[in-house]
Amino acid sequence: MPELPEVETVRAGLADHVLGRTIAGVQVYRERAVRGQAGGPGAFADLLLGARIRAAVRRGKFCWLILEGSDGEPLDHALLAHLGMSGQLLVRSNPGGEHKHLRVRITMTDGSQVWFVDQRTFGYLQVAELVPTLDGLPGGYWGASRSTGLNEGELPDQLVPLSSVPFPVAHIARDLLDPVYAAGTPGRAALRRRMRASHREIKRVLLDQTVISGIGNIYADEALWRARVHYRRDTHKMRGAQLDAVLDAATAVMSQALEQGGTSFDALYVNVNGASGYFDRSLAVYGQRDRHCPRCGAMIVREAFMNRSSFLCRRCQRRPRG
DNA sequence: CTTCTGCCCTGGGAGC
DNA sequence: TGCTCCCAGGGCAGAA
Repeated sequence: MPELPEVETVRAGLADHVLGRTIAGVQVYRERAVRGQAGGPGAFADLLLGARIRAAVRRGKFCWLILEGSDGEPLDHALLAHLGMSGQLLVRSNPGGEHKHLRVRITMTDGSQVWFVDQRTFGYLQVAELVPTLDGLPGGYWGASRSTGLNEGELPDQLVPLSSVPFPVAHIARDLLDPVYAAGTPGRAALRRRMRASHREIKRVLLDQTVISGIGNIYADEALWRARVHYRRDTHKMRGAQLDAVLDAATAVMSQALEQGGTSFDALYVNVNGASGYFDRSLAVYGQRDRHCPRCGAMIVREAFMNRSSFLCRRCQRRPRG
């Protein structure tokens, strides 16, 4: 279940393995895996053929590859990926090869391949037009890359598309690992104000990708448990320090997951090279129904909320009245 | 207008 | 063995 740490792991893997490669072939095995594409899979392939991969960028759970033409000029579209629930991007250096759930195969001129593998096809690829962001801030996180020697925060002038994002990402907020939201910054204060601006339940707000991106069901539950906050707390009634505690907890749990290569439950999620992450062993509440709370020993319970599961410790996380 | 519910996509596992 | 039911999570249409 790829959330921010898993997608960042994929982005970093792509940055290390495919930058500078030129796309020579595109095979779409499942039409549904290319979504929102005017002209369908045919147009998808046409837009990619001959393009060179310039950078791997991420905002929240969206990841995209900046492309340039054979003349070295940046293209005004990018290859966008959303992994959904079970999507993987696998880099394969040997030609051929098969996978039961291989949906799209992209072959480079040197023979290396990027596979989009997705059992449930909730994820998708799309060649999307680059547009300015709604928040007016530069595109996304492009991070460090061993391949290019680019360091985090260095924005090469020629990568103009980094100041824009693919169209489907335009309404997505920056994510919690973004420096603009670091504790103690004006950006963090603005985020708190935004979260408190309406009467909404805290978990609903954490999952709202237009407020803060990158958090999914797993890390929302883990962050709320760490901060001892019930998922139904009304953000408008929460003190700033409590909101900060939740945001700090979410930052911490996702940072730890990122260090370990992302959460994984089974073969559904593996990183860009096919190696599973193992953060699931560190989960305190998510998926831990009927196990003991690591902090107080009470039983972890599962409750239905927003048509999905919420795992919590009812002793540590007291339900609000009313 | 804001907020929230219901439903969709797919495949696999549990239970009968 | 084969059938049905349920579940996963993000996004969106349409309701409240």
